[in-house]
Amino acid sequence: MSLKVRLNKSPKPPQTCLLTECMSVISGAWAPNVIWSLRSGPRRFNELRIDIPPISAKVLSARLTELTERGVIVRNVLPTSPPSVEYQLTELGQELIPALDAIVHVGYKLKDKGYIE
Amino acid sequence: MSLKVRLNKSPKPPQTCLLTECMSVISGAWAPNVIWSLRSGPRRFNELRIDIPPISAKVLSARLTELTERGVIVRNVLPTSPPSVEYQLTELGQELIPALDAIVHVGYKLKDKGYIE
DNA sequence: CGGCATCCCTGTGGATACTG
DNA sequence: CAGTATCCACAGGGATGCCG
Repeated sequence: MSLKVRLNKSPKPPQTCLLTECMSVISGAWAPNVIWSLRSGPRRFNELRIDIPPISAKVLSARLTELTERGVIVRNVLPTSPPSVEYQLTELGQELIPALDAIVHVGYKLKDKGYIE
Repeated sequence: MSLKVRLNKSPKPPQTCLLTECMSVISGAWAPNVIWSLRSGPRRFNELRIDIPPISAKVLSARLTELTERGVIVRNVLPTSPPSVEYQLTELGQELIPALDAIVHVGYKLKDKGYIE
């Protein structure tokens, strides 16, 4: 009997270059939208859920945690009676805005020429 | 007996906003790397495989097809004896470079501060 | 309100082999 | 050389439910 160990996953992660690493920050599902929503100021958890229509709480939570760990946003617990939490971009996070802007800029052109949507 | 149709997938795609749409262009695995590799000129299929270390032929092929359909790169078959194919960025594709640049720029800062890698 | 835990399904990508 | 075909593993997300 052959053991036939199928080792599909590459042992080493796919070449952790800077581009790939940083892309991972903004390419989790909805991550760009979260950043985008925060561009104009702090937002609360449920505000974000409404801003970004069909995002599930789980994923929003995951992204917020992740982005927080990456130093892109900060979590701010407000001492109100129904406890509320604010998120906002850090200085570092704000630097992502131009990047997203550039992407959206290209997005317009892609749309114009009918390549997307 | 309940049929219990588990309809996990959202009927409508996740809010096709421009940002999301355009992100999808560059967020397939390796897509940014492909674009990055092409930034300094046309490359051949196998050159790209070497440039982008552990990319599988399948995925490279998939990304190239996809990017071609999206109008970001063009395919160029050269009439050499061992047939070779060149890929290069379109004008539109070149506009993605600044976006990636911006991302890499932030990447450096993230790295500096130890948030990634 | 904010946000885990669970459960399950799909898409995406890797390995390998094969074709023109 | 430049791919395509098949097969499969797995991470990432959606739904739902529960908790402080």
